[in-house]
Amino acid sequence: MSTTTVRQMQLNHPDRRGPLHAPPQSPLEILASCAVLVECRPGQPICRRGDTLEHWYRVVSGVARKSLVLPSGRRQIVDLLVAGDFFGVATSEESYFALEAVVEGTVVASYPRRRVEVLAETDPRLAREVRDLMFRTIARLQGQLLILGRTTATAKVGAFLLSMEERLAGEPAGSIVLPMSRYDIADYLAISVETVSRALTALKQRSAISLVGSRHLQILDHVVLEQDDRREGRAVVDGSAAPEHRASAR
Amino acid sequence: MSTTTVRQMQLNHPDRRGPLHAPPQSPLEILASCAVLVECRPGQPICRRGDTLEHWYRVVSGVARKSLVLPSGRRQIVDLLVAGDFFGVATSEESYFALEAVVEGTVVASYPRRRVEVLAETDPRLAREVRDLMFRTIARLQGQLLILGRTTATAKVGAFLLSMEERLAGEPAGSIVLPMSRYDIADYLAISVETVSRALTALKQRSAISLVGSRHLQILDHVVLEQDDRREGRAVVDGSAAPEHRASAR
DNA sequence: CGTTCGGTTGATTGACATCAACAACAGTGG
DNA sequence: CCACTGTTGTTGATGTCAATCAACCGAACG
Repeated sequence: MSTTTVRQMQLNHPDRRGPLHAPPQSPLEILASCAVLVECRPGQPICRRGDTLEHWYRVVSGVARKSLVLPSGRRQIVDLLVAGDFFGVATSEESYFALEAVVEGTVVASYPRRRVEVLAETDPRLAREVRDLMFRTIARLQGQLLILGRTTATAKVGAFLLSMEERLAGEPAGSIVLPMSRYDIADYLAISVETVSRALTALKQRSAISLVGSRHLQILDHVVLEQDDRREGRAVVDGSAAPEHRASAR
Repeated sequence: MSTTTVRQMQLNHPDRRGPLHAPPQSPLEILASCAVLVECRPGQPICRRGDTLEHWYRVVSGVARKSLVLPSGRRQIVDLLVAGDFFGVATSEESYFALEAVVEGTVVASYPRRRVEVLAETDPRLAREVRDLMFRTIARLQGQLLILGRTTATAKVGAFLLSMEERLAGEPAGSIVLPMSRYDIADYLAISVETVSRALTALKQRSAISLVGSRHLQILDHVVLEQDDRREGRAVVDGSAAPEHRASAR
């Protein structure tokens, strides 16, 4: 089943490189020479196991997921990657992750890890670009930690929608077309599919969102979406010196 | 409130001044010249807000926590850092994190971000070391995501104990001395303190651990600790071709 | 000796997972 | 054309688990 198309070619697309201040040469274009582009259909693996140790990846277009099936049979999605996102595993003996495309026509560029490091040694701009990609990855994972840390399922879904609005950067503000299924959202937020559905209808009834299609929705109230609990009272009005070491205030 | 001691000093011997000779030294020692060591008492902030943008940090000894107080009043610990761990925020407008010491005598080294990047441009080994630190940070955050993704609270605590056993690397195998309070664990796992306590007693009654002191425990059964659910049957025995796109099997 | 903090346990309420059923839709083949 | 099948998404009923409020204990401390 050769549903994955491998095109070894330059990264330089017939893109627009005019209107917006086109960088004289993106540091990533330096890597174009050793990039291998892979295009996948939904659900298709992007790379074979073990390849993650020797390659670094960058999503060019589409959406990909980095998931893991636990011994219990549950699938846990650790990372959702949109265009521009970076992923790779360095030290890992780690549990093996599955890397799969989520939407049709997802294109991922893979770079041999050794060659990137060699090139980074000669070009500081590339080295800096790599650091930047990794920093954004760290920020993304931290954001996901904050979402998973929310108490109620509705709060998780709300925060997830806000992060998707930000990351997908859809043209019309407040309008999102979710590229993934409810199952993907469920495994990404570590809740059940049914709960995802219920949370969405709950948010709809609170006029926080409106559902155009099952995957096309509009954000009406950002404040409601980002609150952790529905009765989220005032912030810390108490100005008295807290015990400083106390914590876990709820 | 001068409970934090700032010692601006060299990390290595004063005579070691040359940047490039003496290859057999750790790449991190190159940074010693611009390192500032800070020693903090438990609960004390390691850096002022805004400093995180301009500095990179590395825990030299002790334990630190990177936390955030949500509008709801809940505290969420995003990262727990032990000796050798790296942290820093690059792009962030992000919500402000509080960086505090957890145990007595926690020492943190801070490096000016700009200077590190300049040095990394001239020394590939340092650049590689920085990349390595960031990769380990990514792996750590991913591991935490997997822990937060567990279903039951007992599974979270069990997985947390295993990760702590690995990271603390205590001499006697299976013996852990937790450096943080139940409150810290609760905010790290996004569950309540009472539930943490109950999970520990539950694990004790299942003979998965034994409590020597309230913070000193011994791991008896790794298998029980790493399972997601207590009745975690067999793995996927069904070898038939799964619908390939289906997910969220529970 | 009272106070505070860390830790544990109990009772109750609320939230989510689970099982189940159903609707909408696409593809497939008679 | 219409059953047949599989996928996706939604809603309902029920049991289970965890948050919450509360009380209690021991240790450290002034």
